Amino acid sequence: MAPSRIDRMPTWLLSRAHARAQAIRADAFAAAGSSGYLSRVLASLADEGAASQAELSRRTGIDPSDVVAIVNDLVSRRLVTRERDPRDARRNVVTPTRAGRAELARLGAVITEIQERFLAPLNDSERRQLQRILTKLAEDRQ
Amino acid sequence: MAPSRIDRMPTWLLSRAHARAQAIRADAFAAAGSSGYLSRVLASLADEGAASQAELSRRTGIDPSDVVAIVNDLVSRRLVTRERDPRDARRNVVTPTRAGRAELARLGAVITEIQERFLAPLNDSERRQLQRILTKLAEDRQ
DNA sequence: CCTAAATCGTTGGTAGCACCAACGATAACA
DNA sequence: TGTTATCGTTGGTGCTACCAACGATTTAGG
Repeated sequence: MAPSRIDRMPTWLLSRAHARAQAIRADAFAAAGSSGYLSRVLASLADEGAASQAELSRRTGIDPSDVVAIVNDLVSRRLVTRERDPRDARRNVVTPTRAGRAELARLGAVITEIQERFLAPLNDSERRQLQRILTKLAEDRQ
Repeated sequence: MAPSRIDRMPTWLLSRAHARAQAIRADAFAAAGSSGYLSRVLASLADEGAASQAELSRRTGIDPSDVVAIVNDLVSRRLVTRERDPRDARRNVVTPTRAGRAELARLGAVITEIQERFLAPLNDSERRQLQRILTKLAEDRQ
């Protein structure tokens, strides 16, 4: 409707789309008592196994200093354990607990619902295109 | 490389893409002494004409309370004027100054460069697809 | 072996963006 | 006229993403 150049700037469009995704996520995760950060780290642990915090940072793209707070939170919820790595005293080994894996299973439905609500305006072909394109755009910062 | 479910979640991919866009934007705008918010409002004023703050909020999707701070900033830089609307004393009329329009022209190059850097990994066809899809995804919150 | 460089976790701080509740002033509507 | 709606504003929250600096520890180079 608005014939502004804003509507043609991909990064602004992306901002808006992200804001919408963010709102949907915040909503769904708040209802489930979690957050995007928490489930991202939890999913990484469940899918790729226990890891040091630095490696979690690399896997998820979350800043190491933020990982500290996230792991604190996960530990206090007893969803992961944090132990000093016997082979490298600099490292903490973060391991999902049984409760952590259960929580992620529970969150799975939430995550699926978030995707569904967010992608609702798109058909299957568009969804595939989006996935392919975003993968390129999300590539590691050079 | 990482075979995690994270890489298949569109909203997470979008997060990462947005973070990358954000970094590029922040970088470019910082060098130009501006910000995404400022240029969004400025562009709206230049493209669609003077407006009340409430209308600026609707045009740009920025919260009215944030528009206050943005207009404060723009006024202090003498890029816009803010005057009480003689026809409706509730409203402020925000009008770009000559300097404001010049500033936007200057920012135009910055904005173009931001898009180019962000879209670099995509070919023309993918860029068109992205634009079309994001437009659907960025639709007004229902 | 010993020193220099790198890595790890942590603290504490910043920033952008998005949003909310509440309020006084003003305008529109019934 | 009285009620409802709109507008600008203040002050606050939350999520995500960063950065600099530090002590502790490990690795790599000479």
